[in-house]
Amino acid sequence: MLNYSTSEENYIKTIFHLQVDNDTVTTNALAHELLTRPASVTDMMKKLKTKKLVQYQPYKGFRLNMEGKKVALSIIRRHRLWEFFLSEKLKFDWDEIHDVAEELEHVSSRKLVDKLDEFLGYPKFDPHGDPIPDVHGKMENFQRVSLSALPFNTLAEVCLVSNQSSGMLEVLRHKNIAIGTKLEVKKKFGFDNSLEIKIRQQAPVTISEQLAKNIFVKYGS
Amino acid sequence: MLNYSTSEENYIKTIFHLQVDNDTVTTNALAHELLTRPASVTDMMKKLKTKKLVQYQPYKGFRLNMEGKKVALSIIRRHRLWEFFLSEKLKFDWDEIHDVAEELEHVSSRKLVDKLDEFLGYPKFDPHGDPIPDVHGKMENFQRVSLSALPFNTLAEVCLVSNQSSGMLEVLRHKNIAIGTKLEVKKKFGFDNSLEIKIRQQAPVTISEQLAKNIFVKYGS
DNA sequence: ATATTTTTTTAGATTTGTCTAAATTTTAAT
DNA sequence: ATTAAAATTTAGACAAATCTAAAAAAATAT
Repeated sequence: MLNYSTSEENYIKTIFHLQVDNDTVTTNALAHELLTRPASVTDMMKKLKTKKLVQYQPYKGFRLNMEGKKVALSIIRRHRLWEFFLSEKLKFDWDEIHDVAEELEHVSSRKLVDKLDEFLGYPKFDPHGDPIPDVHGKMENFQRVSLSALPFNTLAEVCLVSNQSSGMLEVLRHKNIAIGTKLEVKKKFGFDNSLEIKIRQQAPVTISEQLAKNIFVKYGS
Repeated sequence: MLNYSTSEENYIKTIFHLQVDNDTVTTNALAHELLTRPASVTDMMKKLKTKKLVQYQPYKGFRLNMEGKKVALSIIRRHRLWEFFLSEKLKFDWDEIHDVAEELEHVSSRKLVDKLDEFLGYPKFDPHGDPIPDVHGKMENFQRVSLSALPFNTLAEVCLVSNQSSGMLEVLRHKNIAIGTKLEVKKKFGFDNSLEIKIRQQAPVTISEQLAKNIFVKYGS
């Protein structure tokens, strides 16, 4: 895999994110996302086309080809590994990690990234719950977040409980929640951040913020 | 402190290194060091002068002013902290860390650097034995390396013994070496990498490679 | 002290990535 | 099916960082 400039990498990564389900990406959408001008996007698309990373016909939009996706995944891998590092090792707050990772992701040493991955213990999800691509670009195709970060009315499945104390297990049993339980969050009570959740064919139950933070669920395509 | 481009930072850092003892740095010397052309150096010096980081009179060479030195120290701080991280945490070999650190040093988030410093335990020397500037730009003014990395005929003082086993202490006592002992390395026997060392007013003694690697000395202005 | 060599600077060009304004193509509306 | 609006591309310009070749200044040698 060749090396690409920071600017090229930002375009590639952003096309990847916009191109969910292989939709064609438009010039305006990309310009808007990158806080730049449509004319600049056109210029860059010509370049990425000659570098054989995108399919592009003037006026017809563009999409990453196989090689482009491979490059995108390696950038996303770097970004999410650095996010994990910043959060887990350097104790950054969630809302501070993105911008720093945005810079670190462009340091392209392959060996650095793979050794960082090893050092971190080959994490599968970053602190936002997004899956981290492995060395080969493979990753889980769902999000994993704590129940307190799950969007409303989104069906999700319990996959992890981070606090294994007997008190925790007791309340889980009482609420009828176990690994594999499918549920969705219906409502949040701002007063104490407790959540009303709905398990299929059961009456809604309320869960404390503390409990919600320790239950991890997976969702998404 | 403002932000500077990668290129500007490389110039600033290199001037700092060339400018030992406040010597004036010449255009050719800097061009040679940065693998660039004298004309490019002149261009950049004009820029750094308008940014008030260097003193510069055409044809008269240049040197960093106070602000320039402050910036240089912060770049060197980042570089050496990353070198320490790469070596200590990611287990890179000594000869692989420089180039990667050269890239990482340009990620300029102040918070990142300070949290990294904390995570690493506020190390005072990088893996090459060079001192790491602290948050305020202060650092030790000597090198600290293992005896096996000490240049020949350089007076140095033992300041640390990394292996505290009784066997180690026994051989040290036998060779008359303790914290504070002043010595220099005279010769290296390539066959087994043993070293001949000279302690003042004593006959030379020979030290095994293994022992030398565990004795750390400080030297330099 | 003058000539020669070396160093440094200037002038003008190049590359990358960006921009604005105008032209072109596509899409939507009547 | 035209026309109007929106999206996209082209043309030409600019800033940063670099380069080569030529000019100017400083250092050195005779």
